[in-house]
Amino acid sequence: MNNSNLGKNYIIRLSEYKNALSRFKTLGFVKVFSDNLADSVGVTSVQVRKDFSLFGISGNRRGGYLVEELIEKLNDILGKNEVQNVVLAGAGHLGTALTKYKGLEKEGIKIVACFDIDPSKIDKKANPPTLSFDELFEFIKKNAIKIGIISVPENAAQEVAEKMMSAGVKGILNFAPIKLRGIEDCIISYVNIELELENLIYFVNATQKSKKNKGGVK
Amino acid sequence: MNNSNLGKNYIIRLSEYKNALSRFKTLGFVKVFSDNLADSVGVTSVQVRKDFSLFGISGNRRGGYLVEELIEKLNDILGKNEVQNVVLAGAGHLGTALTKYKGLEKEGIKIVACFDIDPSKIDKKANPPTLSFDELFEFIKKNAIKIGIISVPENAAQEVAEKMMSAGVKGILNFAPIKLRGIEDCIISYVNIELELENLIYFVNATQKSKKNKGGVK
DNA sequence: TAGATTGTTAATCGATTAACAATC
DNA sequence: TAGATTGTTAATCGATTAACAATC
Repeated sequence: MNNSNLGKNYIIRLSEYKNALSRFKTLGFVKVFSDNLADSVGVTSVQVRKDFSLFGISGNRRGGYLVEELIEKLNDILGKNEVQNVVLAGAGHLGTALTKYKGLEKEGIKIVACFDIDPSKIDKKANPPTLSFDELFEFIKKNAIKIGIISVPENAAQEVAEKMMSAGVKGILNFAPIKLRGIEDCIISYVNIELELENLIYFVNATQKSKKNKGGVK
Repeated sequence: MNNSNLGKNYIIRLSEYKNALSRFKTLGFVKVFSDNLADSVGVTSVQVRKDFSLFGISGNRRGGYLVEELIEKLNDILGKNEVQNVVLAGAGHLGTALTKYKGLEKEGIKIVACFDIDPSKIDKKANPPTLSFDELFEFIKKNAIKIGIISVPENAAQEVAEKMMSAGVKGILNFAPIKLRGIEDCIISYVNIELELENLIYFVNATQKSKKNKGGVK
């Protein structure tokens, strides 16, 4: 099953704790308890402490954690001290939305270039520039890019992924609704909005039905 | 912890099987084996059969499954026989990308209206129309909408969610990078692109480092 | 029949949670 | 000290996988 979709959610949770801590800091908090973080992120306080202990983060018994210090440690673990340069393939609606999205840059993730097959979309002066697919391989090599985002149509995704990997990309976030065949040392993650919606719709319908059967609605 | 993010991934997998089957059908397949589906989706064949057995789907020992029949059954389970109408709050870059995205309509999911606070974005004649936030509540009630997508900025997300829920929405897909406080009978799912990227970046860096330490690169 | 595939029961694995000891 | 919180070990839970029986 390769190394696609790692079931290790603690990193995602660490990021969430970090985001919550930023908000706490804005509110003037100096220290927090695991309970505060738990409430904010929607997990239990044991989960929080367990996650921390995994990385040797410790607080003060009875005194919780110092916000500043904790943010520092989390940033360190998450590699937030250096900007991560990524490339994006596919300057369609979604791809464009991603390049315009401020949230990534705020997190130290920078889309340094887009690539598209459509000549009318190419714009070398833009920020980030949109370049031709032909330049993808060279660009990745030259700039030692390790992360690629794929937001091209389903039928082009595999080819793009292969080009990225052959140029040295080690992690791909794929928005195309298809499983990619990867190579040994490249991690492939998926975001599939349709699937999420279908899943949500299923469970909403399921609970609605079970409620009706129980006579919840007349 | 309410009922947010249900850990029941079998529905997502059923959708993936269904998508794979459509491709198989296009290729002229009449029957498939659990192994074919497994390869296509990236799971094991046992997983496929286990998932099917969960819903009483059975094939022919030695003969696999009939593609047509299987698609039929999956569509039935997934509620694909009727169009699902959803509303979308936040006509920013991401929201707009979603309304323009063909993949949803193909799956029987229809965004029937967008809502935005910015008057300059309002366009009642568009398809889907973009309406004022003031009309959100009424629209949901009148059209008995059960599903809402939130792609507004972080600080507006909670308020929008509450308005949706009070109007009768039972499922929310939230793109804002913040945990929403929901009510008992509403399911809240999350798509957080930053988090996915941060997670990916972490594991890429982690494996790169461990490789270096093992002398994988000189 | 022999071989391949399905379907299910039992075992395993990993992640979460409960219980509790440590200590500020 | 008493009370609250952290940190960890053990128990639980759920999901995946292995093993194998059923059967086409």
